[in-house]
Amino acid sequence: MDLVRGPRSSLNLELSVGPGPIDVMLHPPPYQSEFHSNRYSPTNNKERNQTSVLEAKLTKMNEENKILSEQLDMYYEKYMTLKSKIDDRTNNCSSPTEDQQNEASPSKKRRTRNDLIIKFNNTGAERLDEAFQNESPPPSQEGFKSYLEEIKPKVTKIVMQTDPADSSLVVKDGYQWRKYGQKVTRDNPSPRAYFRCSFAPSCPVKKKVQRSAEDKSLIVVTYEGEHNHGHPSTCLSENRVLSCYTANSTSGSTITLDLTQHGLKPNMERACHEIQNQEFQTVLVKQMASSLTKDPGFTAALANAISGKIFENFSDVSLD
DNA sequence: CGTCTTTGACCCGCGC
DNA sequence: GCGCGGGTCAAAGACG
Repeated sequence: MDLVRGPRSSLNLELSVGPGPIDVMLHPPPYQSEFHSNRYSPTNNKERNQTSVLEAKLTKMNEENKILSEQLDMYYEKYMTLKSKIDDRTNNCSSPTEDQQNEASPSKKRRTRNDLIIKFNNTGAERLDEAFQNESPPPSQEGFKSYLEEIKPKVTKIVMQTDPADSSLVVKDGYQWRKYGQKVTRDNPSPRAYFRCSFAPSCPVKKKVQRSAEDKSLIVVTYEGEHNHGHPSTCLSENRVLSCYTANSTSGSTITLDLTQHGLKPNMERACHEIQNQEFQTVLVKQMASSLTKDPGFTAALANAISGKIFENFSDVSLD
């Protein structure tokens, strides 16, 4: 789960961030090794001056890169420290016994009740989170353990803004769904619709769609399981996603937290599950990429770094 | 005609 | 054991 940084050695772009040397980017300098080789011999003073200017810029960029790398290392260390603390806490608080592991089959009712919440953004999600938390009492330690043991399929809840006048429970998320049931539940006068993914016959994913009891303009979509096929459409949704919270995922590396331990604040719980949630990670990466690419300084620096890398590689090849 | 939606019946787990 | 409630099935109808 190295979201913050991937393998450090392979992802070192040596970026130069700051006032972008766009002229350098547009007219990339000769690769660095060439400055120190005998093969590079400027023929006049003008070229010599340009070379020294470029060399100075390169030196400055290298210094900036060094500073940024050190800062990155510092943040990475802090991240790893926090991560190890979370892992320690996880191992201490949630080590189910063999009997507990051999408990009876999962109860779907309890699974739904113990859904965890991830705050997706701040636009309206806060209110929903509060409503959802008030609805569900804080899970006891036993309840949370059994919750962790019981659930198998990935459960994701999404709240969408729709027209309250529109009574249909159709949510366009790009996948193809087949409705197989509808039921009026006790806690909500609005009917709950049950859908199965019909894009692939063997796809195990189901979804439940129901209007929020508190706000009719909101539709709560609960996805269970993971698609065993690609996304049939690049269109994610025509509706506005207000918030997203998810329950535990399938097998694999999971973070287990004892929510009854008071030392762990709800924000921390949320943060841990945010990190754990693969979909959230994808969205986060997209948002980061989007905000970074909007920054002209970053794009210039990135282009500069990439061009520098290309020339460096070219240098290595040509010297070989 | 094939696919999808509707809807009542049925199944199953849970609490009492 | 019984009732309740959520989830699923499947027949019938609608629709393109």
